Amino acid sequence: MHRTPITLDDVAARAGVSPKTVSRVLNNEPNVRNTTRDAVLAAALELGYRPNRAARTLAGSRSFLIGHLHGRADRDYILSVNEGIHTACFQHGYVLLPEPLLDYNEGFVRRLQQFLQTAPVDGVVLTPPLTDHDPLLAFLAARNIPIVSISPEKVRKSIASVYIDEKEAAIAMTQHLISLGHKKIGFISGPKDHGASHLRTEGFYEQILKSGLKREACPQAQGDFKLKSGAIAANEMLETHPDITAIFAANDAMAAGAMTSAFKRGLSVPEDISIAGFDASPLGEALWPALTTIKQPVNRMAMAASLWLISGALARTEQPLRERFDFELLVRASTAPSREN
Amino acid sequence: MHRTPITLDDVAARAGVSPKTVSRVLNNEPNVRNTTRDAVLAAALELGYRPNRAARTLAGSRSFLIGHLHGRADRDYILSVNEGIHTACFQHGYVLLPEPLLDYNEGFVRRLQQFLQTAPVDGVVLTPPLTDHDPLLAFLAARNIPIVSISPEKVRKSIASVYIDEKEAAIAMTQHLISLGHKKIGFISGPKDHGASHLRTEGFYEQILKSGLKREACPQAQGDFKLKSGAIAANEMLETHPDITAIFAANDAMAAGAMTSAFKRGLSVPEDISIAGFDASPLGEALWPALTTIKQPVNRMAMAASLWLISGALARTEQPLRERFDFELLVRASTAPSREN
DNA sequence: CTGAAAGCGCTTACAG
DNA sequence: CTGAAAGCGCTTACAG
Repeated sequence: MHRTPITLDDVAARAGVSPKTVSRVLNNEPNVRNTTRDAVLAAALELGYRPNRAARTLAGSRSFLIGHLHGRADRDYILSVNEGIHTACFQHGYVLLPEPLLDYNEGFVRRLQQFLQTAPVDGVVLTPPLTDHDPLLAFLAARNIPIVSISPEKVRKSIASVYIDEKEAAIAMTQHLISLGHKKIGFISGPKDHGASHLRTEGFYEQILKSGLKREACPQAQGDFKLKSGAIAANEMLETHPDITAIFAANDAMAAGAMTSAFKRGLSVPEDISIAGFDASPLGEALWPALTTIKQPVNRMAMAASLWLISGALARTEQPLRERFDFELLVRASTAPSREN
Repeated sequence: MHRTPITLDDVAARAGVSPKTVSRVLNNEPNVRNTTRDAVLAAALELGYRPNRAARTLAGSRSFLIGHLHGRADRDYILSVNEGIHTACFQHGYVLLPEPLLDYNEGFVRRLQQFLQTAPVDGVVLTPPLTDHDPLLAFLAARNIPIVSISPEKVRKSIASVYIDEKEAAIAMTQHLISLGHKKIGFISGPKDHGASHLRTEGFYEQILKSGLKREACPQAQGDFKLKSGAIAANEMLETHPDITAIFAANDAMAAGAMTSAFKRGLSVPEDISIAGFDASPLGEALWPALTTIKQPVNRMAMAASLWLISGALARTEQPLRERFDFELLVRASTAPSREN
């Protein structure tokens, strides 16, 4: 497995210093003369030295492991987050450990305990819905495990997080539709208990009213983020409000369902009706026409979250770290000027 | 992080034996008296002992790490494989490391080298398309890294693999459609260079001929496994062969595309036309009507693959391990008796 | 069948 | 600013 097992001692010998000094340089500790530091770095580079993670873990207090605890979420989303964390870890000699925590009740404690025992992570990234699982947060806090949440539903004073402004994003999409001349727009909302879904709904109606459109002309239907619920919601909506010229769904899957219903009713997209989603899922990209949607920089958000963990920034600050990321309005083929124009 | 850092020495003291004996028991080594073994096991259990992975790795020759090298494949598939490997690892104190290898050319060597240096895995699970990436296989073989491939396109004499009989699965689906009275069935095949796609096509036409149906009545169109290609293929097919009553696509995404085209043409599914897919993707389940498809036991296949790695079965045998898994025909709402019946 | 000694490759105190 | 010693918790030879 190891071709040339170069150790820290080899580097020390090569650089003409003690092992301890090499260790200092590698860990960016202070109190090393610059010339010494350079000599060590040069020696390490020449030898192609790579620190042994197991040895560092055993001797020290870090494991160089970052966990991603996730529940039952969109699988593409989970994988995207994994990729972002992985990128950050890879660059810093850390390793990503994805850990599904599907039992939200009793089982999660035993499972988490076993996970932490075989893999004592230096920190965890949390994604919804685990970002808002109070017993889990308490469990981690009790063990002093650093946490960064991605897009938590509720803001918690003590937990670092990265997020986008969901409401502003919904407003941007609504404005996009309005600027295309749409005046009667249906909205398909997500699950009631989903915080982001709430904010999206809020943003939609806020912009509708702000633009002087009539609220009654813009029906709302409730979905559950799944494709089928979007199809059903759109179908009912087109039945009761046949004059709507656009539908905005709170996620891509429901938008895809809405598209299906439009097709079934003989409507063309976007000629007869514009359809917009939210989340920039691969599904929305694969659709035909491709879905206009909102894109979160999931990768960059996940990278930022894990970098806080890796750099120890989290441990250093008193006030909880928090960073807002910009969303992106992806205008694709599923939205076009209103047929009423 | 550690609440009660119970060590092997603690267990030894409690059981009244030497640390070496505890080590023997934990590693299932021979030459331990049964009473001794039981005493050690009891002591370990009472103390809630968990071996320290870092220490075992540093002292021994195992890392307790299993890698999943994957390329650009269906993301749901990747995640399902991860889950299967994770389950097996979790039960045996191993850890899963997913490693995306997206650069199939020069870059993969450097990347893989860095990966193996920070994470010297005890073995890797390969999924398509990496299962058939010769330079990668050579690289791994040169370093004596145990490999298990899941559904490789080509069977390689020296590499262990798990798979399903793709051709038989296609035959089963074809027979399902024929038994519903369909006599004119279109087939949408996958990418030319995809081995499994070939086998599915082969199975389809073999069963068509075997059942006495006319080959000319069963058009074939080429897709690329993406939704849009299925939509285009189906659209052309319905143009040139308006009398077909069923479409069988070589994967779910293309079947979803075909469904879209059917809707756009005012056809009902399954009343006017039956549509079948392959792979049991979440997309196919979400569709409305839900897609009849072929399900591979991806989870079990991934578990089996990683267990070979974990148990060391791979190192012990001379002849390459190989196991065929049974597929499942999932009859859902998208297929029904032919309208010609 | 069992154990005492040495060592894996680092970091932690501690000393200077 | 730098280093010598001890130790992290296991497994590897080796001995008996």
